[in-house]
Amino acid sequence: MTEWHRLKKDALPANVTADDVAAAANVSRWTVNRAFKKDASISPKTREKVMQAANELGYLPDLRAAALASDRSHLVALLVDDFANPHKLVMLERLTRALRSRGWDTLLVNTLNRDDAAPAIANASQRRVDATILIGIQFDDEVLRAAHTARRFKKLIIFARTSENPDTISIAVDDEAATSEITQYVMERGYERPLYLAGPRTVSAHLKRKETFLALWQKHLNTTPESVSVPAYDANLAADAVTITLSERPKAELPDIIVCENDALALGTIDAIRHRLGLRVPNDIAVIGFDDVPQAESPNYRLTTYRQPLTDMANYLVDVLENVETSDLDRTFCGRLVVRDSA
Amino acid sequence: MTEWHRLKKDALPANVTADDVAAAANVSRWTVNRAFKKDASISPKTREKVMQAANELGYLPDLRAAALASDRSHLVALLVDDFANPHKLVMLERLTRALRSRGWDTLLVNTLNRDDAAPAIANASQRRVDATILIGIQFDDEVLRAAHTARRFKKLIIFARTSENPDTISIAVDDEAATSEITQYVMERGYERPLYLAGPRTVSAHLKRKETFLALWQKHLNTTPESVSVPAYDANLAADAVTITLSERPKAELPDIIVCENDALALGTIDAIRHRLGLRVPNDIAVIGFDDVPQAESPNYRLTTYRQPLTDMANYLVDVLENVETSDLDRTFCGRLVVRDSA
DNA sequence: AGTCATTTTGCACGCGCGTGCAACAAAAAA
DNA sequence: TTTTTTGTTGCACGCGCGTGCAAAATGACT
Repeated sequence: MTEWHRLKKDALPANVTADDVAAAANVSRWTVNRAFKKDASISPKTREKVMQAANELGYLPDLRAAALASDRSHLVALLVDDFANPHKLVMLERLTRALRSRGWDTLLVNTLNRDDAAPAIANASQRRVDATILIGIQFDDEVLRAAHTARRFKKLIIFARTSENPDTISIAVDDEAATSEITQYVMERGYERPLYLAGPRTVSAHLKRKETFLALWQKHLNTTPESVSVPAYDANLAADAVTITLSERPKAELPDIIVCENDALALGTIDAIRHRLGLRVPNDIAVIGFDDVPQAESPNYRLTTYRQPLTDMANYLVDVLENVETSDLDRTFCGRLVVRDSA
Repeated sequence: MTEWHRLKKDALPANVTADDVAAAANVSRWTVNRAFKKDASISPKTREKVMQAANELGYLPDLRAAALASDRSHLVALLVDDFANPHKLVMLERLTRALRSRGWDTLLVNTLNRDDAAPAIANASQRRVDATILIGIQFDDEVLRAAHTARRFKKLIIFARTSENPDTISIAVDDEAATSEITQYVMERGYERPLYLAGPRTVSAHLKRKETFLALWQKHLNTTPESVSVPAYDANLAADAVTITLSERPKAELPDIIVCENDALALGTIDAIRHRLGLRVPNDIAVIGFDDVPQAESPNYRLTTYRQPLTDMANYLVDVLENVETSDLDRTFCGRLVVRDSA
């Protein structure tokens, strides 16, 4: 505590600029900024001298001024419109870590209220972000349009979701390949009456999981499985939907597996099966998810699910940011099925 | 899709400045910026004229330049070092919403790796954030010191956690009052052998929950309850700790209630009681939490817990940001006990 | 029409750094 | 030593807006 006050009192003036450092180190201001710039043309001796003076004065370059002068902010806006899915927390962690480790900062923009989306995007563009990232949200055309028409718009990246929109860069797992792997697993394990539990359908960038699953099942077994949609990726809503759909149903007509569009739905489904329908997982009804959230490996879920390579995807995202090109940057990744006990 | 391309093609030049608008509206550049500034001295007619020209040109003020010139960025850094607790997602949502609704933007800084903390804080200070907010994290003295010595440091706010540090503003629930309410409830319901499950102990800003609970119990019943600490607020770690602590114990010596420092621990505890110890909640062992995360009301937890008034706290935080004062801004809030079925 | 109080508008200067080129110094080749 | 090559440093100008004050315009009141 005493140390605190010492530090506070000793604190150097807050407004140290490159000029001050330049004076102290006997060089020009430009040399000072060079010292802080990687790969700049400066001799090691001078850099050393400058850095020492900078340390003594407590100088660090002002990123606002740098952004203004260079027109590159090294800042991205991350739009999130869904805070109910714990997987978002994992994504935030991975993305912020990958970005920060390579010099990028993240503006977190809450677009949970659809009305907030357009103003929030406009605001981000006023900060002159170098890119706008939409993470796996249920954004619609309106949001995309707002993002696109915003001033100084540079890159619009859709993360963990595919979009066929040509003005957009999407970085996601290959839904068709993933769903195909899941479907094959379900068939091999001998499940016969699947129920597909999907999230909300969006226009601009929906997941191709449900369609792929239904199509594959139709193709191989010539029947179309039942499917149910939930208006949000929320475990409680999923539990409600499962309960309503199945509670009055005779045991013989129950599905033997519920394939969920993601883990949030899958976890709610397991809860409903156990606590509202009074059945067992996987014995009575199996469940399979998508994402591999941390809870999936909890001993009382042991959820079989598909894991996305989030770290790779996040790193690729930074590659995209640092790339000057604008086209053909879309890319899909492959994850893997993590088999546990729920299916 | 066609509309997209139209928009893209019609897009106005990205570098519209106030000068362009000024020329179009036949006023000076300063008048243009006045039109965008609330409470500025400008006549309604002129403002109208300017705004119309601005709309046509698609002009919005550049916040980088504004921040540089005014030395106020309306930007805060939000430091998070714990992405395992779903409650963080709720906090992020509440904070970003409150901030944005009043014109503030949020820089999300991941300090999960302790080594990243100091550089990340330095970086935020290079962006000249108006405040640094630590949200309920296990930050230690080192992080506080880094935040404090950073250049251009303005306000350091500790959210949802109390700190006795004088250079810090803390906005949190009153842990003592809350724990007192919880303790009273536990006693009234006739529980006799509580086990307190705590998270990691930190030096700078720890929760006063455990100490208060133990002290109150000691005071009223003259016995000190057993307590266990977990190295992180992680449901799986809590489940492990509970299992290790209780699995070999004769039934008569088991606690009749486990009081948890927060919901992340409580949820893990319930899982462990049910699935690893094979006991029932609350019949064999009751559980009580803290935070009221969304999952707490899920039908298969029905967790009795203490809800923090996050929205009020977030709004107060913005009040603090907009306040010029620096001292005596600390404040504690009162939440309420949400009684469900787990205790 | 003239005076004065009150808005409303214009402007010089500064915020701190990047860009690109010119000037300079140092090391390499002649 | 002189010339060339390479490496290093300095600088004019601009990025877009805020601050504070002075000039101009407006309106109220004789």
